[in-house]
Amino acid sequence: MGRIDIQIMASDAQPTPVKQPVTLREVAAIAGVSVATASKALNGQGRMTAETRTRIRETAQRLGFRPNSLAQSLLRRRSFTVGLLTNDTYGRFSLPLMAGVSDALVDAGVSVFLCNVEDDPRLAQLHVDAMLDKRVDGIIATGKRIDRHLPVDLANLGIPAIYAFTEPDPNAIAFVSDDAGGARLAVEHFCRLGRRRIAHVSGPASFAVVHARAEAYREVLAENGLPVMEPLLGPWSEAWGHEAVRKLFDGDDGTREKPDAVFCGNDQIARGVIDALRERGIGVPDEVGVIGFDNWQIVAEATRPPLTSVDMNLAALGREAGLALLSLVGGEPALPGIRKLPCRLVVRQSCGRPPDG
Amino acid sequence: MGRIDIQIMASDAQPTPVKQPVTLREVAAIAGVSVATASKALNGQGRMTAETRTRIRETAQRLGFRPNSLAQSLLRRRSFTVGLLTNDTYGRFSLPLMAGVSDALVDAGVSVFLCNVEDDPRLAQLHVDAMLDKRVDGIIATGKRIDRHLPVDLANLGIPAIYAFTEPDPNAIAFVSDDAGGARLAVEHFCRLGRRRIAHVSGPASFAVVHARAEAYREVLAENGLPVMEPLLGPWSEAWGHEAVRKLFDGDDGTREKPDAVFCGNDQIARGVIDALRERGIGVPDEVGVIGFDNWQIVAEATRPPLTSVDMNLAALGREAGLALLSLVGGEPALPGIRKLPCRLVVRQSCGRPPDG
DNA sequence: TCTCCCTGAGAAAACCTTTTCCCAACCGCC
DNA sequence: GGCGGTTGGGAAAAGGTTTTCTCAGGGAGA
Repeated sequence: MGRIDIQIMASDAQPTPVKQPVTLREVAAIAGVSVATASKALNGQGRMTAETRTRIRETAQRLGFRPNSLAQSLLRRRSFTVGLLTNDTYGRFSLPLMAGVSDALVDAGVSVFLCNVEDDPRLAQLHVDAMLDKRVDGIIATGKRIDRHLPVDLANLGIPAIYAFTEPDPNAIAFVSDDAGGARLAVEHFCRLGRRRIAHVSGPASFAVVHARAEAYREVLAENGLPVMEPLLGPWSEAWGHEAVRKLFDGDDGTREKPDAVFCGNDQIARGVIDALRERGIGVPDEVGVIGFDNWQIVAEATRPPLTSVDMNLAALGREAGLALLSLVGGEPALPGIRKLPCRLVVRQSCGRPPDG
Repeated sequence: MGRIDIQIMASDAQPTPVKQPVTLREVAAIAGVSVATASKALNGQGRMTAETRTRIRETAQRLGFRPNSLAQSLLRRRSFTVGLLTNDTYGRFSLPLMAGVSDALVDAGVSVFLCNVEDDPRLAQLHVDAMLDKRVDGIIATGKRIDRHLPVDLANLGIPAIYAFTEPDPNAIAFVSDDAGGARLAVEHFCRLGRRRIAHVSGPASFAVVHARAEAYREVLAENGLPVMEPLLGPWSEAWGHEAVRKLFDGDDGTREKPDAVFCGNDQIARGVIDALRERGIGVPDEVGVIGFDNWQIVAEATRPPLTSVDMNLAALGREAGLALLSLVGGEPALPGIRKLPCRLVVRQSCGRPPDG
């Protein structure tokens, strides 16, 4: 794509001048001590009179001295930066996750490099090389699918790697959502509400989470002695929600019992299901309860009625991943393996109140 | 929030060992030359026999040598990193923008620090201080609103700053979308299609873009000799789209002419408008055309019919911001001011075909 | 008064790379 | 053989900080 036309409204002022940061050497010279003493004064190390220490500190303060992190990193062999790889350009999943990572690390003084690798191996390698050159302390890999690998190998980089919401290398540490647990939350909630015929409309069979959730769905129904209806699989779209309702509720024989609850694989499908039910004059939640997945707030709150949905706690997942990387970087040992974080059910109005409530 | 329960599935393998990167000194020693010669060999500088150069290069290759970017940065007084500040946790606007920034910079070897500052001045200052310590070459500020300032002052940091899709400091360089131009695209498109009574349903009056778009709407109608209907302002929600349709189409006197087109302030409102029209049996686009704003793909493609919408070209905006920062960092002068980037109309099926088509 | 120890602070090395300057050897030419 | 020029390569400083080692001076005890 070429450059695009730009309409400029120039102001008449000058841009900010670029000034050189003040160095420890200057602070030391002005305070009348050596750089060694100045360094120790500012870091609370070494021995010196209290007067000397405060004089140096005040000088540094007055000059606005900030230690050069590059020099410190060089010496300490630790850059206090990490790389965050993602292929989720759209960001519905990765942005909360990234925010969680950033939150967990900023207080430790660690900054996060954002690496958008798309699904392009060349781009991914470019970013990984840049991270290696910049001597990041570790790497977090994240993606838009829990069962797909990023297009790059992070196994033998010589620095710790953590996977979050993406397919890990073997022997790596990974954090993922507990999709089966999340599905259990939803279906058990329906059971508690007294729903007896609970359907499941989900995404494509090529997604691992679809099977994990469907399996949990079957288990919970079996545990509660309820009939299992074979899950309907299709695209992750509103349109599929509409079509699924057609399949479930427009049965031509008329004799088949209709569902009184639909557990959907994501919020878009749920949105389609709710709209399709309303168009048929079927009351939600009175006649049919609906629960979605992802708790995509802007969608869940726009459905009529607002959608109950399973939240994968992605920000918390990002935070855990950040903390785990931190401890790995700190040299603490950690067992490889996959950590599943629990989901939570966000109850709104599409699933109905308990019978006793 | 406390730590959450984690279900672990440990594997039995060992985590990857951490190995020290190889330095130029080691390469030089093994190749039997001095570090100076090794450096020059790898950078194509200096004079030496071709044999020496290739021997050094092969040694470096074999050892997997990667120059330490921290040391280079220290020397060059340039870190090849920039900070990207955002307060858009949700990311609908900032993620495409960030991807654009990253794209523009990665090829120049510049990496991007992601700083999620929420709307918290303390957090923002924390991140800015970290960026200063890490000696970023520049800062890009971005947000979720074009008319709100980030909770931190970037004016006298001593490094270049660029604003993208957020309110700039005076005398700064900023890139924003041309909202008036975008609105013109939409309304002029309706005019070309022969629509005569074009309504405008937009967001809250507290948003600057609402006024910019409404003004352009009025201008285009005036230029085309069409009646101006006072824009309806409300929240940025589907529900408001429904209510606006009620106001526009359920007029009690029955004599008032109904709109044959609705230009909406965002895609969620447009979605509400389309749904409400369908519920009234009003055909879209045959009887009423609808155009949205933001081109939020997942919403625009899920409306029935798919929504024509104004795209703000946020990825391109991010790319321009990245390139501008790069040239500023390179020392090239640039006039302060606000650069407006054109929007583009993404035509789907909600606005109708031209009369002759 | 001499020695020992402690205090306060500085010198210098280290981290890793780039770049400028310098030097030794060699060549050809007169 | 002396000389200027070229060629191949090295020494050292620079960038900013931390840390270890060293040292001068002073007080106290013998």
